[in-house]
Amino acid sequence: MVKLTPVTACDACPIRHNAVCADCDSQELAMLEKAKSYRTVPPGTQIAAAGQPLEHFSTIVTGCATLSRTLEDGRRQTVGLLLPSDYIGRPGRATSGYDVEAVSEVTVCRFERRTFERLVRDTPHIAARLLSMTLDELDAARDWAVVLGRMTAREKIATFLVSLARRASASSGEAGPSGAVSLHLPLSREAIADHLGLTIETTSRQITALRKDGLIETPSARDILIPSFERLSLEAGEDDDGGPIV
Amino acid sequence: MVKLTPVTACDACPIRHNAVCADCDSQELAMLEKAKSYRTVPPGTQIAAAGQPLEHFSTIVTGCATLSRTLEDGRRQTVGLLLPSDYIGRPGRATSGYDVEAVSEVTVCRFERRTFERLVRDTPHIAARLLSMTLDELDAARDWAVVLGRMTAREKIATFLVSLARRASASSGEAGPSGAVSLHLPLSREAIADHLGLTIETTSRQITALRKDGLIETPSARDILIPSFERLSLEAGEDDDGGPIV
DNA sequence: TCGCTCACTTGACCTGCATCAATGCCGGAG
DNA sequence: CTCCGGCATTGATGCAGGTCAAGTGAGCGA
Repeated sequence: MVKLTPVTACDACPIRHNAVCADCDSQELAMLEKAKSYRTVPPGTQIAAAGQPLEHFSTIVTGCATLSRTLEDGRRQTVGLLLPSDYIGRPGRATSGYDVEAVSEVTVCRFERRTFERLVRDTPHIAARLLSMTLDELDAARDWAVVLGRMTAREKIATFLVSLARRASASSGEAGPSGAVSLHLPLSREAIADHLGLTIETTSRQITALRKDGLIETPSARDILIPSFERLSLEAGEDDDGGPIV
Repeated sequence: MVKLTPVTACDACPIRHNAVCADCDSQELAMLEKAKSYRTVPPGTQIAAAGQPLEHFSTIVTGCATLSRTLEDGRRQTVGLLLPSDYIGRPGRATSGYDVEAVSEVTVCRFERRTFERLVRDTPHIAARLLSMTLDELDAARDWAVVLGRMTAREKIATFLVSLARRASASSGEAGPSGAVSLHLPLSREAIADHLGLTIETTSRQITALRKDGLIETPSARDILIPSFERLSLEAGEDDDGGPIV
């Protein structure tokens, strides 16, 4: 079930300049090389469970995972979408606060928890980068609260698509997206609904509505074409700074 | 409008062991003493505005403030409640991402931004504590997403009251609250509604409903008596770990 | 090729919360 | 004490999105 992944040199790593190791020099990188290991899991794998021990600190190298919590009556809320360079695990804590599930094939680069905690303590470049990434995550989580608390279903869907497009273009190093953008959805309708605080049905209906209004095209259920990124952004309630969400 | 506050020795500071300085030794504290200044503002003061420059890193010493964002059509969402020991400002960024408003008289202990960034860089105890606090804030923000995305109005109100009670008892060093608990609300109905993603009217109605069901008593609009903390927790959907929220 | 499964879509209906509109209440100024 | 203004409560009504239920269509194994 778990595929072994050949060890990759950090220099060749696709997230070399975005992950927690981004600011490391070659000497620090050598330490990481020794301690790291890769792991690849198929879609649907539960990587961590809320309240359960989590003995590794992992960084997503490729693929997509969700961070979620389920209430005992079955209501589920996804609180974060994990894409390449995002991390899983909380230094200083031995259990996971959330469920983490791979939604596509996911490869992570991971460290044994104690090892990583030592690295954070002894390597200022890592500690500083981790702080910076955590502050970004905090802003993203707070931005998402605005979406969940105050937006309509239509705005939620539009915001979700816009932010996915932003992240896709950011990870391929482009400037902000504009004009026509095409997008592959890593998430099922159900996972999107859980992320947006909606039901599957409402999610589906709003995607249909956006299509009928010409704001998106849907070559297949998992592929979205945005003819005008600017027009969709408006629908998302683009306001102040055009700041990133998700 | 802004009251000058006499400088307090860190040793006598009410948040000495909870704030970003918690892990500092006496030598580090001496550096902080030299760089810090206090400021006290009346209720209603805007401490920071989204998108505007924010040239200080501040820690709440006493009082309560809200962290919020307003959409251009007036919808507002409060994304965080700032209580003593919580910080305002983001190291490494010169503008505030959110509005910060004092909801009661607030006293902050603050540092000029560049000075604080230097302190973070050069003082591992501060950097580590800041990371730890930020990770806690991130968990709180994600927990709140579950409230906003998946809970009913009644559950939201109950959760809010329960988490306020938890924070009050935590700050006075007690174990978790139990039995009868009395609570002063720092927030108006409108501010509560903004925090919970509800309207004023729904907020008021649900508080009335909880009173009619005997789960709370309301000696005045701003004071809540919880006869049985356990019973209210159940109403809040207490599940897994009884983990803290807000 | 057939038919099964599973994800998605669509329809009909219902309900929880928003909206609109008074009314009540407390605290401060005169 | 009385008036006033802002906050809070309560009532009446509407609608966005949830719920329940029935298709639809693409992928896949037999």
